[in-house]
Amino acid sequence: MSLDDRKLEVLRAIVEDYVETQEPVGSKALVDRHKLGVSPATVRNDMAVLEEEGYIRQPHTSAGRVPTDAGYRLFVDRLTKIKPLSPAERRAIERFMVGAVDLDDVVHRTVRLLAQLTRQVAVVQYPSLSRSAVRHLELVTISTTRLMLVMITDTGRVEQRLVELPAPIGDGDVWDLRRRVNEKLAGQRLADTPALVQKLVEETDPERRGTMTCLASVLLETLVERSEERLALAGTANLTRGGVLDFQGTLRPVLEALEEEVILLKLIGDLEPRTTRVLIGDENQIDNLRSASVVSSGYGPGTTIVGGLGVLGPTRMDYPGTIATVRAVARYVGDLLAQN
Amino acid sequence: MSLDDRKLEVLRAIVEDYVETQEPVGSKALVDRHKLGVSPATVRNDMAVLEEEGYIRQPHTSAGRVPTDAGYRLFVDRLTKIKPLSPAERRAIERFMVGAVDLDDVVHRTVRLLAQLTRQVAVVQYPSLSRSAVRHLELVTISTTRLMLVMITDTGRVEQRLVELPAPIGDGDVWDLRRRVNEKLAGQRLADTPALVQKLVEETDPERRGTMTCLASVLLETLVERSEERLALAGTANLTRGGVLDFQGTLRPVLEALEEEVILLKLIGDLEPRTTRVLIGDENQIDNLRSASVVSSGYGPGTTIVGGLGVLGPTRMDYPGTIATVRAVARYVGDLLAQN
DNA sequence: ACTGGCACTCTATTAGCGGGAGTGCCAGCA
DNA sequence: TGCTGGCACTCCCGCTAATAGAGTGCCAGT
Repeated sequence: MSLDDRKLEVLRAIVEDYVETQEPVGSKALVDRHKLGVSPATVRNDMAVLEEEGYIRQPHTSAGRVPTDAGYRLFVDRLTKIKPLSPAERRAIERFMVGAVDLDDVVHRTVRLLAQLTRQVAVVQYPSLSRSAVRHLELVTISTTRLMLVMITDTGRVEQRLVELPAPIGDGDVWDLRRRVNEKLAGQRLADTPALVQKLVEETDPERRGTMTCLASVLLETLVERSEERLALAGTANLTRGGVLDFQGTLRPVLEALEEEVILLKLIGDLEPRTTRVLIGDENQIDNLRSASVVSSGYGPGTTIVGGLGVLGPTRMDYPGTIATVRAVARYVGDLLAQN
Repeated sequence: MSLDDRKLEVLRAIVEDYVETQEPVGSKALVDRHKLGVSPATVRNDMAVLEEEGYIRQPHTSAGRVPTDAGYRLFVDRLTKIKPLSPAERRAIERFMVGAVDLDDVVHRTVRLLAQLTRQVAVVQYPSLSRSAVRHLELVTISTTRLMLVMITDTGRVEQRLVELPAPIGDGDVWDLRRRVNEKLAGQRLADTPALVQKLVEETDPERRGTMTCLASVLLETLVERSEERLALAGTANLTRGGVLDFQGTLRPVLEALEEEVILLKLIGDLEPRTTRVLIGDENQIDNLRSASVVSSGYGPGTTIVGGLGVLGPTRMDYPGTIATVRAVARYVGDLLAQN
């Protein structure tokens, strides 16, 4: 048996009510609150079917119904009406973000903004190095055998690394190094640099080869291997809303997962441009986050993506609202980046 | 009536047992577990006195005793035997920290290490800008009217800011600016720089005054006003150990407090060199952290302090162990910094 | 000054008992 | 065929009462 329109309507009503009240919803309450135009008994029949199909379930016999992950999925995929942001929210974004002075500032403001608007845990990934281009490389002399390598990318990220040299180096050599490195690498996407760095070493005259090799290895590490993705997190206190009812009794596993950068990156990574992804319950493949959902979106200037951001909350969350907010914030940040 | 030795011994026993079991401790259990050499009845009398004096209390009539904040305070001040780190812990520190590549790395490793060793929430402050000295200032041309200012300090911090110029600038001018700024500021403590920056502007010839003024204001902001203290946090999941029994039922206020940088800075700031500070219960003056204690210590090369670090946990915590760990880690990080 | 004994207090646990919400099913009706 | 009202049934939740147990305070005795 397929699901006719009314059954879908019933599912939507169940999701909406449950999200709001946090309590299993019964047939009587449903017809009272929504104008379904049918009697509770009819709704009960529909519910039986929805349960059969796996979209809702009863916590125990003779309790109301609760949506399953599959139910939320269906709700998100087919029943969500796009909910435009309220003017108040638009203004909040504006007010919150205006005056950001640098990348760190932008990221921090964004993550707090997201947490505040959605009242959930927010995660923002710094613009990914691998998707950025080198704007400038700077070498600063620390001592005769130590340089500091500073890389500035077009997305505003600044990475620094210490380089230990095999032999002392003079100022002139540093000049030369700096010039050559910049000539070769400035403007290049980081993904394209390894080959160029290799060439750089080969083109170096033998007497300076040692120094260059050293620098090159640090460069590679900084540019590619390390490719360390940075993250900002905010709003963990929001996990405690709704008692400890969500997250089956303990926040522990969730908090643990939130401490693992690798996990967070997985949650908000690999996004399609211009879309907002929703991972419901164990769709995220992470045991600790069985009862959590993640709404995430890529951001970047134009239609490119340089990083991801998103929020995490209980599966029982306000999907339409959250999706709208995440999307709006992602777009805003992208535009902000485009201005630089 | 003053407290004789045995009463202090009883207090110590109560604290130790309570910390371990998380349950109010009674007179019978005390004499069983500790060789006090007296009967439960005697211990009861001592307890009555200790309660009178405010060092312990009963959750309810006819329950065992629990230490009060004052009790913990006395315990920490007079009863704590210095507990040396186990070789395993020493090795853990070594193993954890070796191979750190830059400041970010050091800070992140440190905070995770602390969280892991103490099994509590750890906080590490980045070396404070105001206590650092300028090593080098770099100006990178972004466009003809935009420079990026990069400051590198002797503690390894790298700060960057965008400078919007009032008029286009040529490469030669950038060279000149860079040279003059470095001549004036390199090697100076950040605290001493504002006057120097002022002088720098005054010494500039009129036609370049506008540009320099612009740069100077950003400099001041970066060097002093912003003086943004950065923090790293780890181990929030440890808050859930011991159920939600600590922290009177909800983690909410604690998690909220942990999100406020200002609060965290207050907790681990203003430290004396070479000491470890313990704030018990509401000694920390923060409502949300009534039932939390903070053990913190300053770190830096030698006996100087460039930043603070510490851990936060329930008032019912293992003070001797925590103090020893925090102190050891602080010293280790200080030594690490001294090497650069 | 310490000890054993004893009565007392209070909590935590368990069991028992409606009240109530919600269901599934069925027979009747459009 | 699909919807409805009625009805018996199930199970949770909250309440009360009863009990066991831990721990205390006090007192008289050594």
